Amino acid sequence: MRNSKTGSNSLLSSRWEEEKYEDGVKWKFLEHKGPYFPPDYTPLPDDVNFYYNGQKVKLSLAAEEVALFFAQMLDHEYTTKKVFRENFFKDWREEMTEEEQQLIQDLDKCDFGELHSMHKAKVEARRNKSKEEKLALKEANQKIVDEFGYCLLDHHKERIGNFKIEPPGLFRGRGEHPKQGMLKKRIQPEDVIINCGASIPVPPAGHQWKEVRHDNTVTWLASWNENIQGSIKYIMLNANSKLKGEKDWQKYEVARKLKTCVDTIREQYLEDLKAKEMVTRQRAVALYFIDKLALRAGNEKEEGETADTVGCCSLRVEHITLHKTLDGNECVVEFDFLGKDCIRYYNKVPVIKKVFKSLKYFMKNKDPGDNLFDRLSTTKMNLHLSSLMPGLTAKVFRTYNASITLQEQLNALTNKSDNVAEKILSYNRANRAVAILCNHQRAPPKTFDQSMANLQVKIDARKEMLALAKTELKQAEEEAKDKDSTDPKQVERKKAAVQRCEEQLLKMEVQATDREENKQIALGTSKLNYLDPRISVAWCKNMGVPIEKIYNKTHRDKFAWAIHMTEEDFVF
DNA sequence: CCAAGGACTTAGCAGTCGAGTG
DNA sequence: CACTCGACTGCTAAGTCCTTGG
Repeated sequence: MRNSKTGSNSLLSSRWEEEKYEDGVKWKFLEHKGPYFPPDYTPLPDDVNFYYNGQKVKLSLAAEEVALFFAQMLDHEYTTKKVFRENFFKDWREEMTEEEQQLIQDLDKCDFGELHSMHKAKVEARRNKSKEEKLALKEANQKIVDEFGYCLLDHHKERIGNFKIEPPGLFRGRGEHPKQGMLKKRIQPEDVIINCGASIPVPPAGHQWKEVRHDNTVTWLASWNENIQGSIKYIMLNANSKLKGEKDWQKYEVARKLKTCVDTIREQYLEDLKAKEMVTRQRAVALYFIDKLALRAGNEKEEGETADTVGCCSLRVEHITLHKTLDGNECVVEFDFLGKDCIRYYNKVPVIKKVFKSLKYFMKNKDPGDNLFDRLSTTKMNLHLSSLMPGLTAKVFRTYNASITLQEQLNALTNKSDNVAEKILSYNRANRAVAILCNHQRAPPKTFDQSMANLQVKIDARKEMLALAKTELKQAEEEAKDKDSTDPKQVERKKAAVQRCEEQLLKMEVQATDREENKQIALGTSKLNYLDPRISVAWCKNMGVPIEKIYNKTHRDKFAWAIHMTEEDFVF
């Protein structure tokens, strides 16, 4: 079933260089096993009971399953939140029989203790499994991956990214999500749309697919409707697939194209700051932020459906504070808002006068809750951007600025004469600069303070050792002066000891700094999504750093296209 | 023009793994 | 050998941006 176009062209050296299909067509042949469904619910054993108002109650299967979802989360802070509890209770009651609904009216009177204990015991038991049992479990999992985890797309066997249907449970949104605690329902084959070529996957016994389609203009293999937001979930290919790789490459090529016209675009929006028309002026300021601060576009969101987060175009007056002067700078804008995933963006940025004045003007006579850019939308912004350069959208600026920053930082920080460890440290520093620009944060690791303290103890111990080594060296030197009968190599040995100690101390101190600087910064997201991998590959080649030091297996698979094609003279 | 739907990328977290260390 | 701690993987939520339809 090979496509005659690509299949016949045996001169092409690799899969990355195969010819493209006509407009919009993503594949000609697609075969897969359908998604993997989570196991059915196992009812509680007889000795594990739910109690309502102190009384033992045998719940119906459906109600029991949902009760267990809640019981499993009892250690989590979620279950103490009012919104979470209310949403859960409402959805739980809908799973109850009429009789149960009649009886169970107050969540506070529910006792999930035995369910909770059972769950904890199960987790514990899993942890304590013997090596053999763990191996058997692993093998069983591998079998599932082997069977469901791959598909055949055109002439390649490809890994599927998420071949498992998401199991039911209680929805956990990020931040103050209005829907937290709602029941995420179990998905049946009857809910699933299959997308494939001629050969149709067999549904689980006794079931049918909701629909089977053969749409080769999309890349997904299966989809279903999710009941919390009413959106569609997809089963798609892994990032290491040809389809995803090509898309990724394309993304960076668009960003590189921006490099060739970014100066003109910047001139243009600086000019637009003077515009009489409100839309134009707001657009200019917003673009200034998108470019300078790598803010996201900021689509409008439906109120009450999601947590209250914003991006550039959806900023409200309350999210910025203007300071005529601050910390010795003029015209400072103080940003404070929640962005994607409720990650706080806090920054104090000196801006040019025209931007500052425009902001003041946009804010005049507005309430804190009003939109800062009331005439602007992401659609308008992107329409404008695409007129400046084909394929240009707001997020291209993030990709462009991230990649160019990495390249500049690598050039500034690394020397060919450094050793590999130093070079890697510099790479991480460059990576960190990007992560800071893109505001990629993480929760400080739970054990952070402890592990920092541990490291400090080690450093202190090493310092003492160093002091001791130095004293011993002096002693040896004295002795060497006094009597020429002593071991002549003693001084050399002591010197070496001091040096070794100093090196180890330095290494630890560097590690401490590195860890401290990285406390709240997540490097992974930019590495995976924003940094043109060809920059890193070329840098590795130039610096003689093995690519494995920068990219792990997953990275190398995903960026196979870049590793394959990049020469050391590549410039973003 | 807008709103809704659809497809795809980007995001942080939790749990597990495995290398390094005492 | 046990322990620790960072690395990695899987998961799925939350964005972006395009298309569709009125």
